Amino acid sequence: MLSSRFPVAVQILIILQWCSDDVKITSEVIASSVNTNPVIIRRIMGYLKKHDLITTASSADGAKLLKKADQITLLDVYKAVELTEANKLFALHENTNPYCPIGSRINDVLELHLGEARNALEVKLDSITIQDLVSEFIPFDDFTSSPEYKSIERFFPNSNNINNK
Amino acid sequence: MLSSRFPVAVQILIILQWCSDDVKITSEVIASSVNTNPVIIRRIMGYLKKHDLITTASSADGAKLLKKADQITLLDVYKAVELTEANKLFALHENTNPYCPIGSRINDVLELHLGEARNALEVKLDSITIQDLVSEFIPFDDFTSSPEYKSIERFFPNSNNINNK
DNA sequence: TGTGAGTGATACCAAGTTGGTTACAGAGAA
DNA sequence: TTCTCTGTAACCAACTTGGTATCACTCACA
Repeated sequence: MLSSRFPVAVQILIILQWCSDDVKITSEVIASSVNTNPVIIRRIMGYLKKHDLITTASSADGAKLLKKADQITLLDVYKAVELTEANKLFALHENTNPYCPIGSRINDVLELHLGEARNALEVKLDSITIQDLVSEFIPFDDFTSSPEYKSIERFFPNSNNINNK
Repeated sequence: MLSSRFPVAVQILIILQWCSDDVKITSEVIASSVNTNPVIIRRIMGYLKKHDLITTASSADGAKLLKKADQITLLDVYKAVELTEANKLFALHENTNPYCPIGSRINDVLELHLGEARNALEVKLDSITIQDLVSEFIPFDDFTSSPEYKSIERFFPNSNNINNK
């Protein structure tokens, strides 16, 4: 099973797009939504930043998307946070027997076919944008005009208070 | 990155199909081809056995396929050795903030779309059979009639001798 | 011109997974 | 009975992962 970095990275981008531009989104606010530590969020935002998907601000303004949400696909995000060399999906066994007719060629054969499978995954990921996902949530304006809404701190409360562990 | 259990399992099945029926294939022979420890092979063969893909013999005869090679797809193998609950591919972050409009629904939304991506992967894996892969190697009979061939031990030598670490 | 908020980076931790190894009881063919 | 091989258990070291604490630095703003 793959790590949760990718799903969390997607959630970060969704929040950045979902909130209106004048809301300051810090790592703490996002951590509250994910229910984890702000450092975890900053780590992942570091990867997103390195791949020119977002900007961050050291004191005010908070983080922003660097591209339009319908121009960021899940594949972009996947590649940004998948840390293995060349985003490998399947780990082949190294140093197979060079004297065995199967062992000596198995990795070439597997790389070809498992590469096709991985490509099918990536094509699908590339067809889904952050905007597609955002549109499946209640619009920010609808939410902030609802009776429950008081402030951004209200609906992104400190994660410590809701940790149901 | 996913573990190498799956690629190794595929190699095991390829060897079983590739060798002629009268060759006794033990975990040690396969370990030699993969260049690992026989116990690793037995562990993985245990999963393949549990999913009715192979049989093993405790003293003679060695292991055999339980289905025709063109009836075993890579998806069958993947599902047999992928040990996470329901063969999950992406690990979602648990206990997201139930009071946040994004956090409270993110996992439902991600499950839907990442499920589609995973499905694309699995459809591809399901289109490739063990027989497809076996046909990309030199036929067993051609190999055993070649000048280099002396015995099964000869071309599956003990892995210790060739470990180039 | 300070001050406070937030980032980025480091260091550390516990838990889980993985590939590898040794050991040994049991099955079963010869 | 003996020999081979399996299946399983018990370890182990290395690595990854999510989490936590700490701190220097940046920068808006009062």
